[in-house]
Amino acid sequence: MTDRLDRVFAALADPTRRDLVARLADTDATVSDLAAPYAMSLQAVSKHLKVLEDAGLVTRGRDAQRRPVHLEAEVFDLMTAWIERYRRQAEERYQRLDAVLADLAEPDAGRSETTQEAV
Amino acid sequence: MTDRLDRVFAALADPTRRDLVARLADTDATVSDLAAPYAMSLQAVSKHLKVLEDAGLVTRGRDAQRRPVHLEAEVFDLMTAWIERYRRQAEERYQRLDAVLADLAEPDAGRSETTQEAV
DNA sequence: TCCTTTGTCAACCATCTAGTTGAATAGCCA
DNA sequence: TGGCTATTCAACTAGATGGTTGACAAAGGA
Repeated sequence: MTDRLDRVFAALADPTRRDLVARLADTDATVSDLAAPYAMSLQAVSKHLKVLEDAGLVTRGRDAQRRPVHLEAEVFDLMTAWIERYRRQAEERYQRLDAVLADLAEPDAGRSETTQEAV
Repeated sequence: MTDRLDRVFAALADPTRRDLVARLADTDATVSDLAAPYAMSLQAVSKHLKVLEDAGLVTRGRDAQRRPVHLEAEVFDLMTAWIERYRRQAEERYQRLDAVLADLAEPDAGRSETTQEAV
């Protein structure tokens, strides 16, 4: 049942993988190119790329023995949509709370209909 | 060295924790309130809340024996900033690529200075 | 004072994760 | 053909994670 968002968030929870994504935002690259800067084996980087691929953040082409890695930036939208939804909801709540507090400040100044609980 | 973004992304990689955040966007709640809908122990939910707290996504108050949990929506900005930065960078790259391709379509129509590699 | 409610802490367990090394595969180059 | 390059696969390990149960702590209500 491990859903798409699970994998996307989990993929980006690792600093090496975030760095890979950051570098791939600039340009496509091969596995060995990507692995070069890190103090870890090529195989470890290959695994990280697999995680990114399973999350749909990255696709791989084929150029002879090389497997150029390409960032699929649209997947970011999935996360942004999730985050923004709840951020907006939380913000609306604060606005509602502000309204209630303003209401309390000037008592029965206009017979407000707000019967929502304050928090 | 496990940095702030690590914890925020990791916290949201779990569906139970995303659900907790979703519910807290609407209203503050106690641990037992939050735990009620899930087929798991109160202790497990308490642990999930600790993960959210360590990531800074949530704070806890004190009301007698109760520990009301409150969503700190600003932390979302951290993630959104990261995501948007690389999404934008990737989009700019595509635009650059589009320009290069357009350039190729109408050859030497203006002695373009672009010496950047295509991808 | 004792009991109940609310929550955390501790120990334990199974599974996942991030890394390792070594061997295998796949495609160029001579 | 043989060898070099690029990459993946397989087996292993240490440590993190997500869950369990049982015991404890803190505060309110009888």
